[in-house]
Amino acid sequence: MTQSWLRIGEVAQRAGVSVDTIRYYEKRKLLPPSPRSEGGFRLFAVETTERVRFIKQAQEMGFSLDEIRTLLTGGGVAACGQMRDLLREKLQEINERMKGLRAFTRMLSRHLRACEEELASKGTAARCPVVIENQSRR
Amino acid sequence: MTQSWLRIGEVAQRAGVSVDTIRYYEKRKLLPPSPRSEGGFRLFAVETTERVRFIKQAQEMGFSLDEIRTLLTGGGVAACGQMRDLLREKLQEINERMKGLRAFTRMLSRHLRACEEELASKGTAARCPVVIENQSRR
DNA sequence: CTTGACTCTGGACCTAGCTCCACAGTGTAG
DNA sequence: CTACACTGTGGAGCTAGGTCCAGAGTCAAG
Repeated sequence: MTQSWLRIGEVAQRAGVSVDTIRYYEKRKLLPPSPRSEGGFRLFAVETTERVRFIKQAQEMGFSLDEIRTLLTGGGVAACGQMRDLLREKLQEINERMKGLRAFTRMLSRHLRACEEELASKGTAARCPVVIENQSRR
Repeated sequence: MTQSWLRIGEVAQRAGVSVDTIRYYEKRKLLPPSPRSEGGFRLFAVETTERVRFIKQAQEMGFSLDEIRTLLTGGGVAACGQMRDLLREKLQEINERMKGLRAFTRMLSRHLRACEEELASKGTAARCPVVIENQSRR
């Protein structure tokens, strides 16, 4: 079982974050306290990279670090029932968010069409219907 | 043309934000400087409420206040072409985000099923497969 | 053994987006 | 006219999520 460890800089680079971020995640308990080398350097398993990426992805999806920690650790209580409830809740949230995004997309698309029509009919630097619609309702 | 103005508290309440937030938005140029009463109170048109709600909605969709200002004002240059490019870019972004959310949903759903199976087979407080999968990769 | 690149800790600092506060003036109901 | 809620300004403070130091130790190459 040849376990080859990575040092913090290596993990950071592979995951595309800074070493400070890794240390910060450890402090925030998103990463378990790592074993250390003789000299006190943190040692990470290669899979840590994946975990950091997961965190980043979840973050982009709009989860806070606290929520992500809960996802990762089951809130300190590894009871399956709890985790199930949490997951259901999160899935529900994502659904809402997607609905919102779709509606928003429709609105922006309408604006976009208006823009394009304006440009097609009048040339190049015409009054912008988006701005007018949003800005000048007095 | 009976224009009836609202004072800041009224707008805040209708839009579901605090008065501080309204003043903050004004400072950040998300709202135009409002006319004032004799005594110096800000006066808002009723439509301001809508605008504030738009801001909040856009924010939930993940836009920063700076981006929202750009959406609302055309970046200071009300040229239609610019606005069009901006909208296209934003729509693109939203699309990416939705893709991400869908993938994330699939992953969480897998976890959820694992949870449910565990519960079904073993009763109530079993080892949680989610936690195990995420936490104990050494 | 000496470099030079990494890493350690603790703490200060940063941006976004508010939120709170003190102190002073405004507006309106009774 | 008096109360009392509301609003004004300027500025400090707060949370999230990092980022950046200084000063000291570690480690691999030559």
